[in-house]
Amino acid sequence: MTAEAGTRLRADARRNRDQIMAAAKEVFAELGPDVPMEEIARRAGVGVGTLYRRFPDREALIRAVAQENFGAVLDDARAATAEEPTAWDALVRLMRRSRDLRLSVRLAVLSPSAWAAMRDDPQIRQLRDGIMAALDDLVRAAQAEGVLRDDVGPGDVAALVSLLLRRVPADSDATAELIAERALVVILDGLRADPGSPLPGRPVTIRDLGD
Amino acid sequence: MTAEAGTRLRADARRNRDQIMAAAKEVFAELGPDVPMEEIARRAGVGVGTLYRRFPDREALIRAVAQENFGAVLDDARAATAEEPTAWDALVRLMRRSRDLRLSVRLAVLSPSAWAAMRDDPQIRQLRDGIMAALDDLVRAAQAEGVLRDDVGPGDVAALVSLLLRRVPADSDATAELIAERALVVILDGLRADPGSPLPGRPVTIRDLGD
Amino acid sequence: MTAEAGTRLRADARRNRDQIMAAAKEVFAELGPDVPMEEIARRAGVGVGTLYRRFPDREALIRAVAQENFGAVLDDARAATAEEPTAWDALVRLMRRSRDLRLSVRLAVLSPSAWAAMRDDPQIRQLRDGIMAALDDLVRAAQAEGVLRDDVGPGDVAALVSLLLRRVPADSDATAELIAERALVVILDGLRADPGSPLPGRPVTIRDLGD
Amino acid sequence: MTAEAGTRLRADARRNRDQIMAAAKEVFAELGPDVPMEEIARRAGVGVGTLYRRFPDREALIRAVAQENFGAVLDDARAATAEEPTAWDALVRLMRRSRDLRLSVRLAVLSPSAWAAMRDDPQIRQLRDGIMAALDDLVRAAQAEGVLRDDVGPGDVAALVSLLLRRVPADSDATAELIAERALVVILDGLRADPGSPLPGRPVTIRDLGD
DNA sequence: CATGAATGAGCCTTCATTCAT
DNA sequence: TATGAATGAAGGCTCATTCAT
Repeated sequence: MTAEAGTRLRADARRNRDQIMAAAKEVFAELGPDVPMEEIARRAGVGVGTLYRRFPDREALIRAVAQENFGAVLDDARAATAEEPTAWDALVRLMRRSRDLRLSVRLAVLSPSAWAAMRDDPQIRQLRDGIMAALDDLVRAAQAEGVLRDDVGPGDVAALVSLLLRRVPADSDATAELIAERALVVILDGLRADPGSPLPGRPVTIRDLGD
Repeated sequence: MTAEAGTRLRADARRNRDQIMAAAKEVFAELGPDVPMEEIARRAGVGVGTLYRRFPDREALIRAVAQENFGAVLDDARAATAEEPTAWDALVRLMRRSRDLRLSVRLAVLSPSAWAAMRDDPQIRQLRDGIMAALDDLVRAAQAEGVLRDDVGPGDVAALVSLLLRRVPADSDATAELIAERALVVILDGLRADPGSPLPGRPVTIRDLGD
Repeated sequence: MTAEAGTRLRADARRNRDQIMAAAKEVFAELGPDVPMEEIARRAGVGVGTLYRRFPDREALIRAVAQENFGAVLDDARAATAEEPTAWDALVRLMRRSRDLRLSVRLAVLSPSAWAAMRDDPQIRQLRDGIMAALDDLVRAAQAEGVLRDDVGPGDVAALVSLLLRRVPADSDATAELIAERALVVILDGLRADPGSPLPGRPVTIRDLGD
Repeated sequence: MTAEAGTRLRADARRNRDQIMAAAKEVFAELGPDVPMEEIARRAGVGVGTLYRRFPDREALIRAVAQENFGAVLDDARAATAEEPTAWDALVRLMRRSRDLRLSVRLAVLSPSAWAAMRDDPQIRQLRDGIMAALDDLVRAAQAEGVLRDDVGPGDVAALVSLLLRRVPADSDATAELIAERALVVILDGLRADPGSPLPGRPVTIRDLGD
């Protein structure tokens, strides 16, 4: 468990909160981060008032969703590191399983204001830092294992992951899944290429990613 | 030359129109497709009324911008095919040079309504079809040349291109450029991998991309 | 009781709704159906938002007002039929008391769009049909009584009523009242004329009034 | 001839002006006095600029139309007085022939601002006064002839005329014509009624009509 | 002088947020 | 505490009027 509101809530309040979060994820993914708050409330089966009692404003809601997603990814990164036999395998699992992060990334891409909200949240920064650190370790280790090409840096990998998180155009969800998976494999082949084509510049670090 | 308003405009009207388009591209890229029309007008140095005289509503403006971008990409795709020595080279150039398409893709990704507007515009569909046809040819030819791996389809390549169009996180535009270029090279290595890892499913066709 | 929103409203919401309706009637009569919504809201002592919560757009408000008015007229037509000793008396009372309809007629006369809104509302059509049916009965009965001249049809009477609903030019409301009443009496004399001058064409039916 | 712009205009300017007036009458009658100026210009086959050169603003255009109409009515009133054998016949002709006035009346009814514009135009006041004077004479004379009932005043007649000018509801223009004509005959019978029912109050004078 | 482009004020409508019930 | 009503600021769009071509 990584990110959650600390204070105990009464059972029904808790349930409301969860319903709101679930509705928000759904709706943000579907309609973007500018959906009317009332729409979120409706899907959660509560009144707007209740929503606002739980989350003082739209930003707070977005932050909460992002926290949950980043937390899940971090948990997964750690689990992968611990459970997979090789760093390369863990890296692959991480890239494949970052599914949850998709929503947050989409939020960020979708609206500058959502992005700002996330960037300025210390909790999220911390989660992000944790993820990046884990990625950093995995990259080094995978290179030491001799599988991952030496000329890429953790920043390169992070960037590729972030690309993979984007929604791809497709005629159905199943096709989208297929396309994403195939793209991942191509990219993994590229990351394994040895000797690959010379990469321009220098390995990209986490710092280069900014924010 | 591929897409433009046919009717002659008075010199000043023409100039205004161009300024509006330029401002729109800028602003859409910067703030998303929901920016106040007034902001676009201001940057173009005209009144809202002028903007609305030229483009009856936001959708029309978005469509116009998308048309220009898709048109530029199609032109480039044809030029690449004609000018590059090999199909593979042309493909690489196309992937690298689709810069202009970025904006449109971003527009599309950014808002469902913008996407709908583009999808329903016959002119844009036609441009898209042209681009896809060119891509299709290049993929086949590059495979015939023995450089591009045989197990990818044009849809796979199109999907990878569309990923590359997304903005990558970076601490500066220069870094973003670097990251994007390095990611491209990694992906190209992946596309050249022979024998690469087995790709799941079947080659993705243009049709699979939907719309 | 003839036309009203069924759903229960909170006491304050109910009050607001009523105030809005009252303000709308006043303002429509005074300034026409194109008055700024804000003006209506102000007179009702509420914010525009409240107005729009209750009536999704101007048309809805116009329809609501029209429904109330037509409903009142229908109620009155039935009451007159039931309470007056003769059909002629009931007819006279109806012509005199259609006061409430005035506003709706004015709305309709004032703007094509308002008219369209009313014409397309099934509830209003039904009320109108009811009024017309009542009028039809009264005309026949009054002719059977031998008071109303035989060569007029219900459509003729309806048309005369509709003329009487218009605002007459006058230097004060009291004078307007006087003028309208005197005009009514003159018209009633004309309707009683026996033998009157030959009327051109044929008796006008309700159907001839169209819509 | 009674009302017209005095200054000589160049032939083409004259033609433009006439086209604009014709278009305005048409459009005002059809769409009301709030039609976009551009619509009027289009129907007149000129640019807005030309329209505004001829009529400084909407009000001026409305006034011009009203002047023409009132002028025509006054001409007709005088002609009727001169040509018809009896005052009663002249009165009937006037009531029937006021067709042209319809538009102006409709304008006035349609919008408070249009009404104000007309009321404040000295030329229009003068025309109106002329018409009223003629009506006054005819009423007196017709009463002297013993045809028109004695208890009505010229104001009563004017009011009845003004009612007849309104558009009646009908399913076609032909029916509207029929209905209007029949209503006129009924009213004329009412005006001839002798002894009619007692009219309330006192005869209405021209002064009572206000403005 | 005619034209139609440009301007900007004004009204419509939506929705984030607050607050009475 | 949950609800949903009320508010008002903000953005879309239209059109009267002005002005450059």
